[in-house]
Amino acid sequence: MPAIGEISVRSGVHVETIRYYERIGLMPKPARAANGRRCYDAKAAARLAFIRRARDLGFALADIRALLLLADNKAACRDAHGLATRHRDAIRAKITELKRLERLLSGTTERCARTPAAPCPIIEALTGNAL
Amino acid sequence: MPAIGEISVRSGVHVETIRYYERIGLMPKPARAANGRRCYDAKAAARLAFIRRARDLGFALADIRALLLLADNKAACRDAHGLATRHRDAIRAKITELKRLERLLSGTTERCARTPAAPCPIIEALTGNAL
DNA sequence: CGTAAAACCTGTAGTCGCTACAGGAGCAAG
DNA sequence: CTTGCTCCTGTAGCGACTACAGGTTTTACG
Repeated sequence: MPAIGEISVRSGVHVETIRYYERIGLMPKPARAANGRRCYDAKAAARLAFIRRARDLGFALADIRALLLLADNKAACRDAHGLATRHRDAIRAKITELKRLERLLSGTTERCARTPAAPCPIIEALTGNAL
Repeated sequence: MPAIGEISVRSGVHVETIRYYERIGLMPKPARAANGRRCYDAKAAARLAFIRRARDLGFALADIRALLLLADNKAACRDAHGLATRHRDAIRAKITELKRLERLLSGTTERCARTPAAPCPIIEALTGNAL
């Protein structure tokens, strides 16, 4: 039965994070060896891998909790689809917002590169003198 | 002398947030009226507006602290430029990462829409059966 | 066999940028 | 006079970890 360090390496989730997931009830309390150390079975390892993949996709832990419930449930595809779609839309919105920021920042830093002696255009922009 | 509510409305920064900025030393401690209420002068209002604009551009408070120091300092343009450029690059990296996520999520949700009866492709993808 | 490093344990506090509350005081308008 | 607004202080909560402190046990090496 693998210890916490082994499933940490296998899943790519830090040991402390696994313990954190247990504390908040996202991972079940594992069996313990005689010496008190955590022993994980295949089911727990699979659950952790699932969480890891969902985190990589940017799902919040609350969403992952819901997805894990759906995973045991047949015919929950509609719910999963809704969750994933909402998440995708949130990502799209964030991309749009960041692109806007990037444009603004690029404009300012570029002006700055062109006029190296004048009053700093970045500071000026933030001061509101010429936004 | 404007009270906290007024500069809150004028700057678009919540009252609690202004007090929070004061607590962490980002805003100076303002003068107080006889009744103990905060009174802000034009300089404080300008500083708050500066912070607000920098926050809108996604700068972290630590960066804003640095920018505010630079704002008083002539010939700090190079420093400001470096800070802004690093921030812009971080935003670009985040956009790239989010686009990758968006592609992955779009693929999965699309498969899900096409096969409404089969085992949910979203759950399958996260389970690792067919990533 | 001794010892030192590595892995494990629990529990708590810190990160960031707020936000929300508890519990109160003061002030203006109807 | 009472209602409702703004203001005050102080503290706790969010999300998702991360980093200790202070301990035990296991493993590896000489």
